[in-house]
Amino acid sequence: MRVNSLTEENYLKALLALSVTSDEVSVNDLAKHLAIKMPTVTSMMKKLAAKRLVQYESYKPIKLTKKGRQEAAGIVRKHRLTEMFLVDKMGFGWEQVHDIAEQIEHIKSPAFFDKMDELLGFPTLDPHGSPIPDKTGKIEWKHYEKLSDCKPGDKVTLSAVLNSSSDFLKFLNSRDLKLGVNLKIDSIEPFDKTITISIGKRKEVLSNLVCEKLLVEKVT
Amino acid sequence: MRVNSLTEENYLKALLALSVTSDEVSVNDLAKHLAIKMPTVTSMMKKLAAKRLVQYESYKPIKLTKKGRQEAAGIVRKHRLTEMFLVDKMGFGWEQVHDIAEQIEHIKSPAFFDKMDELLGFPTLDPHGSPIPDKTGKIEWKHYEKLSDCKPGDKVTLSAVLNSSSDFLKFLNSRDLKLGVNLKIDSIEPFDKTITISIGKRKEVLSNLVCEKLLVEKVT
DNA sequence: TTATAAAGTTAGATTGATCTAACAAATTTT
DNA sequence: AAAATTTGTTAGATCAATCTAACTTTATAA
Ligand SMILES: [Mn+2]
Ligand SMILES: [Mn+2]
Ligand SMILES: [Mn+2]
Ligand SMILES: [Mn+2]
Repeated sequence: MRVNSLTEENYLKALLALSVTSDEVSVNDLAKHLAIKMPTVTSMMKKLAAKRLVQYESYKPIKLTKKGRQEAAGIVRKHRLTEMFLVDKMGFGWEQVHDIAEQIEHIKSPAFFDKMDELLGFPTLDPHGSPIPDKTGKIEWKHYEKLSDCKPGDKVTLSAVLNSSSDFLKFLNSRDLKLGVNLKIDSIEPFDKTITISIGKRKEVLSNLVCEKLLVEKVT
Repeated sequence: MRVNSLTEENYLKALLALSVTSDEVSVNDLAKHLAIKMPTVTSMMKKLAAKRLVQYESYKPIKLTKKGRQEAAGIVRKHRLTEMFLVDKMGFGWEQVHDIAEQIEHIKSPAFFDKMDELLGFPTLDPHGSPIPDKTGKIEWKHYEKLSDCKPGDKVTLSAVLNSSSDFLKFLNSRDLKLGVNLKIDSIEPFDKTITISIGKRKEVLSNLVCEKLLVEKVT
C-alpha cells in the first residue's frame, strides 16, 4: 500500500487529464483514453479506491480523491519538468520531448527532478505552455482562450498548445508557429470555421481542428 | 519477439556482469545476483533462449549469445552514459547516481542517449572509472590492477571502483579518495592484508575488502 | 563407491494487468 | 412506457514474473 506502479500512475494521470472539464470521469472515458477495455478499468478502480486514490462506487462516476489528485499532479510535474529540461538543457525540439517524458515521468527519484527544477530556475511553464504543477500539487492555468473562440480583428499571442504530438508540433514548426508569436485574426470562414491569420506580413489559413488546439492571450 | 522487457534487460545485464570472470554463468549465481529463486531463473532462461539471447540447456551453464551480449552492452552503455551525465552535466556526486541510472537505463529512446553522449563529448569512462561500451557493444577495460594485489612501495593512481554503492562511495569521499589521486603503498599487514597508504603526507589504513574494490594504475 | 549435499528442474500456486463473453443497469429513443 | 442503445459489471481466461514444494541430476565427501 505504499508506492504506485507505473500502470497505476498512468490511470491517475488519465483521471487528472479527464477531470479538467468535468471533475467526474466515466469508466468509458477512461477506457477510451487509455485504449483499454472497460472491465480492466473497473477492476483498477477497485484497487485505486482501496488505496484511497479515487472515489468509486458501481455505476457511479469516478472522482480523484485529494490524495489521488496530488499523486497525479506529481507525475505531471515530473513530465513537464522533464520536457522543459530536454528542450532547455539538452537541445531537443518541443516536438521531440513528449514521448521521452512519458517514460521519464515514472522515475522514482525526488533528487533527480529537484535537480532539474533547480537547473531550470524553477520554471512554471513547460515547452508547450502548460503549467508545471508545484510541489503541493497545485496547477495554475493562465486565463488563455482558444484561437477558435477569437473574433476577426483580434490580436493575440500564441501561448500554449493543447496537443503535444510530434505530428501536430511539426505542422506548427512548418508554419513557424512558436509560442510567443503575435497573430491577428483576419477572417473566419462561416461554413467550416477555418481561420485566416496574419503573422507580421505572412498569412496562414488554419482549420478549426488546429485552432481548437491553440491557446492564445489577447494583446491590447 | 521484438523488444525486451525491463525484467529481461535486467537478466541480460546480470549475465554480462557475471560473465566478466567466467563467460559461463550458473543458474545459482544468477539467482543470487538478482535476489530471486532458481526456478524463476530457469523459466526466464527458457524464454531468453527462445529469443536467441542466451544459450541454455538443462543442467548446463548459461552463456550469452552474441546478440544477447550486444543487448546487454546496450543497457550498460545507457547506464554509464546516464551516470556520466548526472555527474558532469547535472552536478550529482558519484555516490548518488547509480540508483537513478538503474532506472533510466531502461528508457527506450536512442535520441535521448545520443544527445547525452554528444553533450558529454563522447566519453569513454563513467564516473566510477568503468568503460562505457561503444555503440557496437564493445567494452574495453584498461589494464588496471586491484589495489589489494599491489606491493609495498608501489606508487599508483586510483583509476576505478568496482562497487558503486552509495555507502562505499561515501566512505571513499570521507577519506578524500577520488579517481585520479596518487597513492603510495606503505605497508601491508600480513595477517589480514590491511594496507596502509600515503596520499601526499596523509596516511590512511584500508581493509582488504576495500582494497579489492579499488582499481589502480602503476605510475613510474 | 556409496552417501550426502548442492544445484537445477518440474509442477502448481499467486499476483498484476489485461482480455472476451455474458449479463445487468442506466440512458435515450421511439 | 416500452424498446433499443449505451454503459458498466461479473466471471473466467491468459500472460508475465514470481514463489514454494517436491523431485532429479550433478558434484563432493566419507
Ligand atoms: Mn507532454
Ligand atoms: Mn508538455
Ligand atoms: Mn552504476
Ligand atoms: Mn558506474
